[in-house]
Amino acid sequence: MTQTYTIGELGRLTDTKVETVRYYERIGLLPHPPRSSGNYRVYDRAHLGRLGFIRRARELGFSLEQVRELLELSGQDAQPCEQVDELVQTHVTDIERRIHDLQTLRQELTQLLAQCQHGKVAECRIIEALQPHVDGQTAA
Amino acid sequence: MTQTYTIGELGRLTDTKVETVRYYERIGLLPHPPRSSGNYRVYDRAHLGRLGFIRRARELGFSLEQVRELLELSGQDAQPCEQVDELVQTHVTDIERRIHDLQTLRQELTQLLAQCQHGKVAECRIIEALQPHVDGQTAA
DNA sequence: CTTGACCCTGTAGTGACTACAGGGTGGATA
DNA sequence: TATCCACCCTGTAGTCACTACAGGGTCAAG
Repeated sequence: MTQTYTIGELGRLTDTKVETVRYYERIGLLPHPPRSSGNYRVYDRAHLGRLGFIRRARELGFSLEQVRELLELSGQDAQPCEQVDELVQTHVTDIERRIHDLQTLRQELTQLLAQCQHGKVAECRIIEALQPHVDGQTAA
Repeated sequence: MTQTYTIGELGRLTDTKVETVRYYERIGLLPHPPRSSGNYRVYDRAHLGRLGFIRRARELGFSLEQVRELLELSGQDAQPCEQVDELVQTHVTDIERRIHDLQTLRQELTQLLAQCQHGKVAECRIIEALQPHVDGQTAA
């Protein structure tokens, strides 16, 4: 009655490429499953759950190292979830920094675009803005 | 009178690691410079300018492939700067998509954090949210 | 008994660097 | 002149999270 899955089925159920499932096993995120007589990997519902967890965490932008920690923490039912909180908070802060950086970038580029007169490359403000301001001096 | 630089000087002037300068040469972004009697790379102001251009474009988030195109375009003084515009516009669109994705992510995570009751891991909403909804059915 | 979909291992590629290991060069100092 | 040290050289491998083969084996259907 305990349902089993091939690697392909597991992949389909979790939207994961077969190669990726094997990769997770190689790096120790998924346990080595038992093998069939034909040397096929045989997964059960626990594997399916664990892989689902990994994939969901990845969708939320956690690194595999963070996923590893989350998996570790998720097993410690009796512990306070402080560390979980902290990990997620760190991740949010990181995301906010990235958003901010991208917004700065976007503004710089938008300004460049606005300055473009749609003339020849020679007088293009964009190209110009990329040229470093190398002055004429022959410094020692 | 034509000033020259060692790779280290070039690196300092453009805030680039020496290894990175050599890397750019290896992938053909920077030309092979002449060598000194002791086999040291000897750079001139043109190299400095080109590397400065590359670094500035990288700061603006362009990929090395895009930088390659920009360098190519920047040499065609007589051409209209339409292609430059287009490349930058594509990049802005890409950045906007990334900002949007990150904002979505941020909201999801913030909601998770807000739901956390700061209790035990067993009843943690965050861990729970990561658990896939595997139902009890034994589907064929 | 053959086809075709699936599975296996192992290796190498992606982007943009970064980090060695193991050596050579060049200028200043003792 | 010897030695020191900062710098330079080449070549290779590591990072992250996969992805893409090559070259084979397995299994169920027709």
